[in-house]
Amino acid sequence: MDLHLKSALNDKQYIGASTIEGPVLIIAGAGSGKTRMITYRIAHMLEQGIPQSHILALTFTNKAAAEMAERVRDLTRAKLPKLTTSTFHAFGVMVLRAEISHLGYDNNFTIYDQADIMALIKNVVRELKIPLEEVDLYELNNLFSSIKTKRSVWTAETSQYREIYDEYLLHLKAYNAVDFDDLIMLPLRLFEEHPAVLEKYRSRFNYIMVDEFQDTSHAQYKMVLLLASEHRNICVVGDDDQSIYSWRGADYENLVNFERDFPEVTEIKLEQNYRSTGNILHAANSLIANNTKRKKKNLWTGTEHGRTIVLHHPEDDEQEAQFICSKIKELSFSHGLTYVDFGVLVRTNSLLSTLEQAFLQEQIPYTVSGGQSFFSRKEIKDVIAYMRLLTNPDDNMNFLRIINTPRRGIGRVSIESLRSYAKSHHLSLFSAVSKLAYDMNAPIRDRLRDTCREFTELIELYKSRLFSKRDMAKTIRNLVGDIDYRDHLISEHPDNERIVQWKMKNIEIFINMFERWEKNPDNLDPNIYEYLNRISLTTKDDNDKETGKVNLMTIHASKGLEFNTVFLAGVEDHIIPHARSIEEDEMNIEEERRLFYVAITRAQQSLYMTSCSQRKVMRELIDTIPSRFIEEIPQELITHEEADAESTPEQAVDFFAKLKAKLAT
DNA sequence: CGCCAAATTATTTTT
DNA sequence: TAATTTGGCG
Repeated sequence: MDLHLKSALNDKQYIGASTIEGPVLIIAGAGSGKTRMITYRIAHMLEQGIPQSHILALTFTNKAAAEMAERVRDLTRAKLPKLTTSTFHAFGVMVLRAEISHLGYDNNFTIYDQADIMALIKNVVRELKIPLEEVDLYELNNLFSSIKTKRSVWTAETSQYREIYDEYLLHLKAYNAVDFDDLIMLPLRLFEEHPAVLEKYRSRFNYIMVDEFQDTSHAQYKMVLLLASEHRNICVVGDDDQSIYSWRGADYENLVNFERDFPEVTEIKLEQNYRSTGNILHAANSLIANNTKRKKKNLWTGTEHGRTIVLHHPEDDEQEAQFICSKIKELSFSHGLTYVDFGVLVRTNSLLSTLEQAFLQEQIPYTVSGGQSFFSRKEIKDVIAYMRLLTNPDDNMNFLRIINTPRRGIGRVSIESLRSYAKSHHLSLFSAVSKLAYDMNAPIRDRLRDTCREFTELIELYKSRLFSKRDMAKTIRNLVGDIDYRDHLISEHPDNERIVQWKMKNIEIFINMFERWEKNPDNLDPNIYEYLNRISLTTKDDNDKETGKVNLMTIHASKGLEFNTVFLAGVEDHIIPHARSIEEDEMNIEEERRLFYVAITRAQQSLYMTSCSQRKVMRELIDTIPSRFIEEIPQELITHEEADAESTPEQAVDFFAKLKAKLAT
């Protein structure tokens, strides 16, 4: 390995990459080659003989973590199986898998996602006999999260929900389940209460790096602090202008905290932008200058002004999608771009569906990142629920999900009697069912007992198969066949053959994914617990290589990425800045602005923005007005492009002429 | 006691 | 629009 650090990096990046001992704080503006610097830094460490297993690099998204690892591997041409690059949450899972028994959980714990949590809270509310319409489950979820992570404390207003919260915690523990916040808070507790555990991870990870540091929460920062305070080899990289996760506890003040906790810090500012044209950067700088609470930065570029930013005003969201599709087709011919060069960004997931439909219709290949996860489709969740119950019999939530899916004739009343039986015997629901199946004195009907026996036998059979046989995927495939899941789907969708086909196909895709993972020779320990944990933290099939496709995503999901050409759709007031965000707190306007800033700075060469005059929201058409942020961009940088020229016959002819020419070469 | 069909309600961002 | 909940029927 021969890195040539000095010629590969600029002076500032060089300092960042080569200062591997002691604390380093890097303020890295958008597009300043931050990822490049981090990659070189890790490669450099390896070159200096630091073992890969001693390095810990933390980020916020799986995508960023995977990309970092890949780039280091490319640079070093080594496999690096022991290099830990992961998200905070995945790191938490790793710690918990090894140490959670210190806290009285079993290490086959289940991770509940937000949907699971909502369902659990709903159950608890019902159990406490509180009418459902008296509580807002979504708000309870938020409240509980901020209580757990110590972002807020009980107040006169919220303390009425304390009973629900306590009950919620008891349920989680009893089900041997953890929520996303636990993935940070429990490791933190382990580190604080079990010095031997802390020592173990401290001495293993001698070199720690945190990317997107402005998005760390206090708890996450505390975790890093505990790990690094002794060896002090800690490098954090961030940009306060790109802090877009304050709603889940991110606090860019951690940049200041870091300076306080590591006074001997080496500070570096990366201000040269290598990504965008002068115009795009100028627009971004002007916009973000409107924020009051920020570190002054002077982001500059040596490149040309480039094209102006195009602003288009379609009638409605369908025309907007149409405009984007035809622009993509047009540009891929006239500018020699391919589909991967395009990113289409939106503020909210709901804006994605109209776009998706248009892309399908226009036959433009695309992938959606973020948004509704593949794993949260109903049919997939059902299969996962079976897998979870097989691995963790205490998991009542997943038990409830599948006990009557497919229909086994266990309805509300039967479940109630199972519940009371379980409660009086201090058993989980599944254990209660297995006991009831053979308990002739239990006060239940014969039919219910028969069903219990059948269900117990089914689960026990597959449990033994799953843990004795090599081929876990095949076992799951057989299970899906055994329970006649297809018939279940048919009865759920009586006159919709297509949807049944589609859902069965999804299950097959899921099981194939599992199989590929299980049989991957690079996978050192293919065990089902790892797989289930893994998919709780990801939204996407990571085998799905996004080659040759247009990227559609939310602005949040786009952080850390870049595209030759960016389309920013729905640049309307109430969407960005989002109405609910402003409603919540006037001050949120600054975070919305940062979001807009992140979106703009994803673009390398061209930026298109669209702002509709009307938009379909749910059922009805709503009149909309352009985003106030457009006025914060110097108007000379913007060209207003009028109505859809691509649909004129002349243009069509021209388009096909170009297509022909292209095909001829 | 379970099941079906009509009624209802939900949409900010994510690990 | 689609999934989930509720009320009445078999």
